[in-house]
Amino acid sequence: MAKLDFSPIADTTRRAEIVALLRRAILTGQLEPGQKLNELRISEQMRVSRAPLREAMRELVQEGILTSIPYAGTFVIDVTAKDIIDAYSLNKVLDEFAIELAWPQRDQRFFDELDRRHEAVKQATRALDTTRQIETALQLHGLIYEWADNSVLLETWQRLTSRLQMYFALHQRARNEPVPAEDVHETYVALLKGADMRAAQRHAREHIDLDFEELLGYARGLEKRASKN
Amino acid sequence: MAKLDFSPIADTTRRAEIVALLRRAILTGQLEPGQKLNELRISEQMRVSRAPLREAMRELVQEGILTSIPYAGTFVIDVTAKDIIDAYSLNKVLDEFAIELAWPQRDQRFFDELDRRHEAVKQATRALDTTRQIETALQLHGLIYEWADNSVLLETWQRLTSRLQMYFALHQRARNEPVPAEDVHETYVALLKGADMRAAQRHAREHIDLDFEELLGYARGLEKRASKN
DNA sequence: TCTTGTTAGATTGTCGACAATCTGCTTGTC
DNA sequence: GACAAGCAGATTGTCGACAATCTAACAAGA
Repeated sequence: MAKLDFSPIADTTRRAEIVALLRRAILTGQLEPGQKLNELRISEQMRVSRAPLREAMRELVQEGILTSIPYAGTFVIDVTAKDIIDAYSLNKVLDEFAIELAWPQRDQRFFDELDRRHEAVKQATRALDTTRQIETALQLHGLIYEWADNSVLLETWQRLTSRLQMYFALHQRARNEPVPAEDVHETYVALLKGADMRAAQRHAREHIDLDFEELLGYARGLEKRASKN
Repeated sequence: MAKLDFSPIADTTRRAEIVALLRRAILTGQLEPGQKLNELRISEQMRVSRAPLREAMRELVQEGILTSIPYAGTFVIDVTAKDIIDAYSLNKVLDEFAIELAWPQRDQRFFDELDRRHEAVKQATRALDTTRQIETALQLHGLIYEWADNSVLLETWQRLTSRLQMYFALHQRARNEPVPAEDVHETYVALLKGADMRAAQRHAREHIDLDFEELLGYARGLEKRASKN
């Protein structure tokens, strides 16, 4: 018996593809917060019937990036400053926990993967591909969750990540400057390779606070705009 | 203008009702882990078409209590010992965080609600209604999350709660003894009313460990049964 | 006997049409 | 002009039927 292990083949339902398409559109900000999703229009554009589209939308509602009001419609979630604050403060707590769990699990594969993902971030940064930069940075960040070996924690983080990615994308869209070219993850990666777990946890916390400051500025702008309506 | 605030009227879509029915069936253990949900059979029993049923099932898949394999079917999630351990260890972390956030928010309404929910648990216990006892105990537990004023945290806990409720129900079903009549929440409630936040956090952690021991016994049984297949 | 190909039945995925509900406009009344 | 009633169009919710896929039983061949 050959020891080759195959990866599961791709889901080939329309529903799964629609979910992927919609999620991407939302997380990259192509669909704006609060925007209504017209079922007929979207199903025609995608050349599918409304049934799989609606099922896909139900999934994204549960995923927390769409919201649905019976007989009124399904909308991209609104983003408030408080949402961003809430997501970030929870993220801090989860990060600390994930590092604690992942710490004794670190092995060569972990370090290799860490470098690989770090490299992906740097490459996206050099290419000035902001969307990909956000994606890869979150994937780098997610490594500790994958190594924590706690399925519920991983699932929770993936849900949270969706929102964070959306927030960052909106933030990037709002300010039309290029992204910072410097590498903010160098220290983080080094600490995860080191021997001082507490230091890694502390840095994760502070590192988050850094990006957080930027996002908060954007969030405050949102609040102002909202209050005018 | 009268200051009366109305609660939202009930969702009147079949989909919402189906979700509630199915969730209840799963969380009370009427639908067993691993069991397949036959769409045609269920839709006929409920006298609805498959469309709203399928949408409801997609929601529950995202909610984490169903799992779906394309063209094969949708199944109640399997429960392994590790799942229970994972859920509990995350719950500990979230509890600590929730208490920290809720602590300064405690007001008279909080204390009243605390007593009310505590009373509901005691009543269910006296009535030997195990299902309701689990429900009310989790609702009592959820109060700190509602007062923490962090929407993402609350949402996360509600997802986690679904599973915990399912685990407890399975546990109760497995052992055919009546539930303990003593009140294990007395100290918890008292500490939440007190002034020592750290003590409350510590107790939440230990209190969880208590129930956890019981559940683990059940989980180990599951593992043994699974290994025989 | 084991493997492979075939087929029938059951089940899931998708479609197009109809029913229920909402929204905004128009009309009529005061 | 203000306001309520009612109508028309658009959109969401639901249905029944068909297509795609899987499963299991059976047959054929090595």
